[in-house]
Parts: sequence; C-alpha cells; structure tokens
Amino acid sequence: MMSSPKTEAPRKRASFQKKEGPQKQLTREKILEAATQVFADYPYYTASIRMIGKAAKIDHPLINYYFPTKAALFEEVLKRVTEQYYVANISWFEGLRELGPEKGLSLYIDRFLDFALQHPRAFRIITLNLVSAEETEIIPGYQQIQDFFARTTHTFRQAIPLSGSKQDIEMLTTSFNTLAINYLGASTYYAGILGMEPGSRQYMQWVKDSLIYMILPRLKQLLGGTAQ
Amino acid sequence: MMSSPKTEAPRKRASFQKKEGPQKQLTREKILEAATQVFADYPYYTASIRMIGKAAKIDHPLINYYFPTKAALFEEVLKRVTEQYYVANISWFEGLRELGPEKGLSLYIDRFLDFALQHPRAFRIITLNLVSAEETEIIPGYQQIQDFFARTTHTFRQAIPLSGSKQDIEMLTTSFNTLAINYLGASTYYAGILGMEPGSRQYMQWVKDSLIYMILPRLKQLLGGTAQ
DNA sequence: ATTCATATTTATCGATCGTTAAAAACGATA
DNA sequence: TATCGTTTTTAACGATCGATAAATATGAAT
Repeated sequence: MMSSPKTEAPRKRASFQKKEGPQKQLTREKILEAATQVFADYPYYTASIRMIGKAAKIDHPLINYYFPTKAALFEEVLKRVTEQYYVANISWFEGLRELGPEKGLSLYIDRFLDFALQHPRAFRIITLNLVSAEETEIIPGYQQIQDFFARTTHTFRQAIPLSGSKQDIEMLTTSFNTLAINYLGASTYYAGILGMEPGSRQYMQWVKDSLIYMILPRLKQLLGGTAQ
Repeated sequence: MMSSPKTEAPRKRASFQKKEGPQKQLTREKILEAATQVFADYPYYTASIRMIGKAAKIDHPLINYYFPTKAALFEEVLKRVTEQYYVANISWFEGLRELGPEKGLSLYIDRFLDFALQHPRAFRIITLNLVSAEETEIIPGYQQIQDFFARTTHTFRQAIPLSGSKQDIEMLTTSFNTLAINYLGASTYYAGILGMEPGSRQYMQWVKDSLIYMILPRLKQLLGGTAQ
C-alpha cells in the first residue's frame, strides 16, 4: 500500500509495444466470422452481442475486449463484406467486351451468381440494413452501404463503356443492382412468391432469366448505339 | 352483501351485448394510426409498444387492452395498409388499355406515384419487413406481405391481358413491383445515391423515368406481340 | 346518489439489451 | 517457481422490452 515501490521513476514499463499474440488474431477472426453470420440473419438493431458470442462460442463480453462497441464491430463486418464484393465484381468483367451483349451479360450473371452462392451473407447484410435507415437513428455503416452501391456503378462504367446518356446508364445499373440485391438478399421472400425453394437451381435460374430479361434490351441499345 | 339479490336466477346480466361505446372505436383508431406511423419508421422487432403509446399519447398498456399482442396489432396494421393499396391498385388500371403502352404505362405510374406520395407509409412498412424474415423467427404478417405481392400481379394480369408466356409476365411484374417498392420504400437510400432529396419532385421524376425505361421495352413486346 | 361495466392509469413482472468492472486463467519471461 | 502482461470469464449495472394485475377514473342506467 502507501506507494513508493522502488524508484518510482520509470513508470512506462512495456506500453511501447502492443505485443499482439497469435491467439489475439484468432479470436478476433472468430468473432468477425460469427458476427458476419448473425448480422446476415438479423438486422442491426435486432442482432445482439450475446447472439454473436454464442455463435462464436465465447462469452459475450470478450467481444467488447476486441471491439469497443457493437457499432464498431458491425462497421468492420460491413467493410470486409463490401470490400470482398467490390474486388470480386471487378473480376467478373474480364473478357466480356468481346462477347457481345447476350453472351457477355449471361457470363457476367453466371459469375455473379456463383459469387452469391458462395457468399450469400454479403447480400443478406446489405438488404437487411439498407432500408432501415430512415427516420430512425442511422445505422452505423450506412454510408458504407451507399458507397458500395456507388462503387459498383463506377466499376461497371469503367469496364463497359456505353454510348448512352449518364442518366440512362445510371437507371440501368441502379435497376440491375436493385433487382439483384433483392432477389439474392431476400430470396426466401421471392422464392416463396414464385413457389420455389430459395437456394434451389430452379430459383437461381429464374433470377438469371429475370435479370437478362429486364436488362438485355437496354444494354443492347446502349452498347450497339451510335457507337462513339 | 352475502348474495341472493332478488331472484338470484338471471346472473347473466349484460354480458350478451358488448356495449361498444363510441370512445372505444376512437381510441382504437388512434392506436392504429400511431402504430402505422411507428411501424413505418422501425422494423417490427425494433418498433415498440411504448413508442406507439407515446405516438398515440396514451399509456402503453392501453394498447394491450385493445390488441392482445404486439403481433396482432402489427397484423392489423399490415392488413389495412395492404388492403388500401390493393383497392387503389385496381383503380389505377382504369382506361389504360386504350392508350397504348407508352401513354398507358406513363399514366399508370403517375397514378401510382400519386398514391405513394399520399400514403408513403404503406411502402415503408412493406420494405422494412419484407427482408427480415429469414432464419429468424418469422415476422407476424409475413404471409400477408407475400399475398399482397401475389395479388398485385393478379390484378395486373386481369387488367392488361398480355400475349406472352406466364414466365415472361411473371418476370415483368415482379421486376416492376420490386423496383417500385424499393425506390419508394427506401427512398432515402436511393435518393442519397443519386444526390437528390427523397421527397423531391426531381427524385419522383427519376423514379418514373427509371420505371418506364426498364419496363417499357418488354411491355411493348408483350402487348404488341402476336396479339391474343 | 349509487351501481357497475367500461375505459384508463399505475405499478410491476421476468427477460434481454450493450457495456463496464473485477476476478480468474493463461503464458511467456525472469 | 515467481512475476506480470495478456486474454478470458464472471458478475453486475442501468435501460428497455412485452405483458399482466391491480387500482383508479369515467359515464350511463338505476
């Protein structure tokens, strides 16, 4: 008690190095993985730290050891998931321009659906939280979701130069993104309406058919147009 | 005290008549109105009985006097809102067939947007809760939302007989509904992306332009086709 | 004025929420 | 083995949730 242990002077000790052990990264990863799953099943305000703790098989206060708040954790998950999509999206355009509109669009959608099948949570997280941010206290990563949308449009315009007006291109890409995100992020709903199973081949085929059906006419027009 | 008042026989008293006073209906209406607003601002599990009580300027337990559970109240709100939309939707088709695809679609969308401006909460409630019902405990009125979607498709096919395959018509109507509900139910999101104000004339014009741009080509095809 | 069913308020229940503090377990260094 | 920083667990906080029970207010019929 009292104080004055030894010299009293140094005091700094080992605070200059974080000493991040390997276990630290492992647990952090486990939490992020579990959080991605929970945030893909429940909208932000319905998902809970305790659910995530249970999914990660750790006690929930440990989450606050690695992430200061629930909002910060959500933003990290959102950042990863949208970044992953962004990178993949760029690759889907490779070698498309030579194929023409029909085959090009078809191949793009095939690649897109492949990704969606392997990473369904990305779409769920976006659709679950895209709508909720109105009137209510804004959702933590809201800006990221909007940026994500804007970036996919930008990628498209870079990869496939079209000859239409800016508004035409904007309408086309926004429609494609809206339909795609809805059909994949709310697949239970749409599959239910169509009398199909959400993850089935049949439903995926319908999504592809439907996207091509709606997008192709205008895409042809913008591609084949007066050239440029 | 004791008992045996007069004959003792009747006992039933006034239980055969509910005696619903006028005030009862008034309060019930006030609760439904407030609930419609709150459920248009927050998804089901985020909205609370206490919010609704505050919006209706009553103490929240009174809500449980008129509605057994939060779920029952939500279902009632959903029923009213979708019914209102359903009835309006039928009227929007009046006199369209004579106009041809361009003018007909334009007028339909005008009527549709008029309704959306006057009843924005319908779209909010649907979009807010359409996605959330996956993995999670189902949302109370989920079936109603799906039925609502199916009914609008049915109305369309009744009003505008098309000459395409069943799948083509299904893809077209589903796309229209999906785009429309998203643009109006998540207007803050989409307007934000486009750099517009959610309720502005400019944004509404964009929605109309965009719907026509995407729907018209296939509509023309299905209308003008091999007739019959 | 009294009675009594209806309508509304007050108080409270058990459950869950995000977060914090303190205790305990762990693991490498001395 | 003892020490000490890091990681994990345990316990608890104040707040909010939907729902219930009991107390009170209201208002028409006797």
